[in-house]
Amino acid sequence: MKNTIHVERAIRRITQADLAAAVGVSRQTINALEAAKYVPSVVLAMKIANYFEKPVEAIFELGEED
Amino acid sequence: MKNTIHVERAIRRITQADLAAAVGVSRQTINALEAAKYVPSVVLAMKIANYFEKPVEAIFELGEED
DNA sequence: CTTAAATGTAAAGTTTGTTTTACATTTGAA
DNA sequence: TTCAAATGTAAAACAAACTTTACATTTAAG
Repeated sequence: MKNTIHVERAIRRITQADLAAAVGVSRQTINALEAAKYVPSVVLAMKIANYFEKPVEAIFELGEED
Repeated sequence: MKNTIHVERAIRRITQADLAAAVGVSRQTINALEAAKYVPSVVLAMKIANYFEKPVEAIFELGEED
């Protein structure tokens, strides 16, 4: 599981804390997601995708591990 | 969080056990998902969406609760 | 250079996803 | 109607998501 949260965030010049607040999780959760430390729930993934106005698949990608 | 797994499965006349095997989870997990007993990980959601050859958003929908 | 904001990280704890086993009920085909 | 396959459900156990607190490091603006 890979994701482009870091990139999307950089494009919009948004802070981890801002995104966290926008989607209703802690800043550490966003930080851990960017570091690919774990896989989010679909709900969180969809909230993040919605926030960036992109489909889930544009931000999250299945890897070999999965 | 709502989903149309039951419908997609009915269309393809696929069994819960078949889908479970195809995406690598237990049959009970599929059953519980159809009953909306819990929210899957994005990985599982994407595997299911891939299996049905549809985008995640076509199968999973955020609800008020989320 | 200094300082504040942003980021990385870590440990402990809570909650929730997922598995396993097991059994009861429904459904559909013979 | 009968029997097997499919589904519903439930409890215990385990794994993984997510929170909170707390601190160290990096980055950027003044």
